[in-house]
Amino acid sequence: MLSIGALAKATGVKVPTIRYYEQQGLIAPPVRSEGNQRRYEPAARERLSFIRHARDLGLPLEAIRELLELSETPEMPCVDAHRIAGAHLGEVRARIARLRKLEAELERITSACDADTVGDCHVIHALADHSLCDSEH
Amino acid sequence: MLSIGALAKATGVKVPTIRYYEQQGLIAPPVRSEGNQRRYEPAARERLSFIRHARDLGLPLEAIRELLELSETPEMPCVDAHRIAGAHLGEVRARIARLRKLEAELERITSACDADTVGDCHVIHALADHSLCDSEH
DNA sequence: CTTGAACCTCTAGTCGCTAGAGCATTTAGG
DNA sequence: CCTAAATGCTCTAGCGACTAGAGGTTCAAG
Repeated sequence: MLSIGALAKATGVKVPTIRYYEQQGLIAPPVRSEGNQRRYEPAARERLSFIRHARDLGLPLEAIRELLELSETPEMPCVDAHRIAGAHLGEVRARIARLRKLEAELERITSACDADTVGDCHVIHALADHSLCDSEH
Repeated sequence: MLSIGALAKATGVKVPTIRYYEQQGLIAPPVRSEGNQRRYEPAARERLSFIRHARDLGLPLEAIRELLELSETPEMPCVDAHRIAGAHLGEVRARIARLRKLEAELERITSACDADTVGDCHVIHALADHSLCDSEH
């Protein structure tokens, strides 16, 4: 049986975050000690590691909740798990595409200024005037 | 003099967002009509467009606040503006780098599964077991 | 048995809005 | 001039995923 601190250390998830996950129903409320402190069975470590890893990959808690439910019934077909992961991959790609546009625009804006004062600064002007932009955003 | 709705239409910033910006001190409280409605001078359009554009580029409101303050004193040197934009560019690049790692990992995970059921599903297993990953994240 | 670290609950704050309730005002048509 | 619709007002709460802090209790080592 692990204390919440030991579980935190074992999984890399912070103590308040574990309590938050419990409150959100992602992990079951564990048994308590006589003094009302949480005591986790070793299996809790795996579930929490799963959550942590999925979070590291950027999955929202709602998607993780679905994946956890799926993983509890191993005989279910796993197309749903693929759908969730695939949808997330799509979102990640969309975010990358958008950020690359921003990167290009910021690069252009910041490199085009050789002024000394704010009055002539290209950065300030480019922000004030959208028509100076290369692409839509 | 523009109503808040007209200002919203002219800048593409939604009405509640304009009020929010006022509350946050990014735009000055405008004069009011007899019936207590906001009435904006044409100059407000430019300031709001500036904010909108900077937001589109992903700058946080705090950075925008600084840039707005800078732009009010045109004789100031503009190195600060460059610093702000440059820092943001750095953050954008960092986010891109991180997302690309996630993309690669998700790609690997989702393409490596040819199972039918959750019990054998590579997606589920890869999430449960970090050691199956290629890189750190 | 004492002490200090770890634990408990609860509330509020982060960011940048967005939604909704319950009213008041403005504006265009008749 | 009157009415109805559109627009405006303030205030509060909610989103996601935590994080911080207050104020108190329990545990484990020495």
